Amino acid sequence: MTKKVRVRFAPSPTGALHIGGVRTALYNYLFARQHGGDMLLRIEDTDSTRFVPGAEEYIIESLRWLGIEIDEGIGAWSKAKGNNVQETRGEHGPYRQSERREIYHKYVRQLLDDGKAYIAFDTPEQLEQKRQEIKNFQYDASTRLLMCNSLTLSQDEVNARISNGEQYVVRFKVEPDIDVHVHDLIRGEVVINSNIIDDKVLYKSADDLPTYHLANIVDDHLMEITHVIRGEEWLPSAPLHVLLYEAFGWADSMPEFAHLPLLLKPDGNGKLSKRDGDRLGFPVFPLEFHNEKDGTVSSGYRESGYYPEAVINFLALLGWHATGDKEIYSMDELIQEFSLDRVSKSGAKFDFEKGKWFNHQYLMQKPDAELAREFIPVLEKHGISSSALPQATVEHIVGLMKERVNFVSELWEQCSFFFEAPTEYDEKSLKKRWKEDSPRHIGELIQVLEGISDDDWCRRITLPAAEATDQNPVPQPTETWYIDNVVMSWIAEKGYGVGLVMNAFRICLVGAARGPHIWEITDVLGKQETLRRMQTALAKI
RNA sequence: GGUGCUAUCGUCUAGCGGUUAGGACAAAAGAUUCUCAAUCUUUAAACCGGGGUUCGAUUCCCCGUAGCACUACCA
Repeated sequence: MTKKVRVRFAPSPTGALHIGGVRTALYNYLFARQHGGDMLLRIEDTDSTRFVPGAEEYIIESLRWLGIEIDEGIGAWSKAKGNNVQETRGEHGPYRQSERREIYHKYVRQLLDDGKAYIAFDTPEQLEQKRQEIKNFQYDASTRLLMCNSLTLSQDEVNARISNGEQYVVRFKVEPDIDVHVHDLIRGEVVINSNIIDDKVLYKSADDLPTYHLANIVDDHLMEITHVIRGEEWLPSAPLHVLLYEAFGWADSMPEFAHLPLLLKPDGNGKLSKRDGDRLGFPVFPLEFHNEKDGTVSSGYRESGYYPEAVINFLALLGWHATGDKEIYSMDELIQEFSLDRVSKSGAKFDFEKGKWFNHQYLMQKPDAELAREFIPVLEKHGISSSALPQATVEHIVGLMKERVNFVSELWEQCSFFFEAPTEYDEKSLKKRWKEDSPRHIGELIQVLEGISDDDWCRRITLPAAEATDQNPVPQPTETWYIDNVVMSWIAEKGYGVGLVMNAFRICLVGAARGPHIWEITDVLGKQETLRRMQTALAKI
């Protein structure tokens, strides 16, 4: 029987959760769900100096917003249970490494007793000096006997120093010249010689905490993690981790590794960083984050108007792709189709343009009622009272406009004219569309429109099919507005240019040459407002 | 410097020895429309270089080059 799949997302609470970290969490989640396994969240806070207040809560809130469920560990929750209460769940706790000191003590002791690790007293200054003295200095089998540690000091001396309160670290004793094989689910077999691995610090007495390497291996083992899916930056230390599993005697239950390609800067070179977002004007964090430690504010996808489904979809495809041409995936579809062996090996430049397109796709799928609910606060911000405005009207307007925006927030600039009469007229549009005859046309059109009764204003009619022609052998009856029929007949009768009149008309109502179909606009504005805007335009232009 | 990973249109990618090298984003053009957008159609756009292996390499191997990562008492 194969073991139940268990994966973990193990971020450090050192700031906002980077979008690359979000993708790592997503891939872990997809993998876990697909295999009916567990997704754990563990907080790796072994560096007390880098702790940022609020970061843990931020991570939890981000995952929840994105719909990445946590089965076990910190902030466990699930969509099905509607569980929005922050809680820690599971039998393998605590899930915060800073709370697992006692556990790590035991395993550090074990390594020491087995002669697989040793105590070192070299101060950071001394190490720095060695690095100056010896080119390419590395604390390893070739140098450890030159250093100040339990290999070179007598047992009594070591004990004396420790009881004197001298600070020390525990280093892993890496055996020289062994080819270490790491099996990676994405990259295949990676072989690294142990000579290039240094005697890593596993534990520091200064804060009584292990380093990442020790804590990670111990926790993954104790928490019965079967698959370690993490960023490529960990690949170079994977051999060290293999050696640690072996040193502990856990080689048989060692998890599988999968090292994900990195997210790169959209332009230039290098890893995507926080500053790139500021520089290029797109978020690199899921949620807005106020860093209490350095006082910075980072923008988030949520606050920028992205839908979590769009972010998930976009991120999933940045480094993974199924065989076909499908682009739009729901979370459930991703769970179905995701596979680690289809994760690409090379880093992906983070091109946020496509992210906008994804958001556009999801926005268009949303029901009008939902978009209207999102839009109403925006309207209120612009001083449009929602109480004065029927919900149905907002829904109708949103329905007309949604295919032309990427974000709900863009709706206002696209359709403010529905709610407010234009106060100024777009210069470009005037130049192109407002001609010498326009005032006269509008003046006449006012009279034509005044002749239409309130009842007829919004009425739709069906025009009988036209005569069959070669181009159109089977003409269909067309549905149109009554008002359209009246105005078109008038234009035809007068022999005016349709475009000339209609564009001038549009400028009166919208203030520019854009927007949905003109009769949709008159329909919403109503007769009174339409005529009023025409009069205003005649006076102002 | 050392070690490792990687390499297809501008970007994300499909391809797993024989293809007109496919799709999407972005770009351009056209159709449509009263305008703008959407939509539809079309166009332009790529196998890093050199050696092998092979009847045949984008694909497999080696070298080079480039990019990236790691090289802390950070993760």
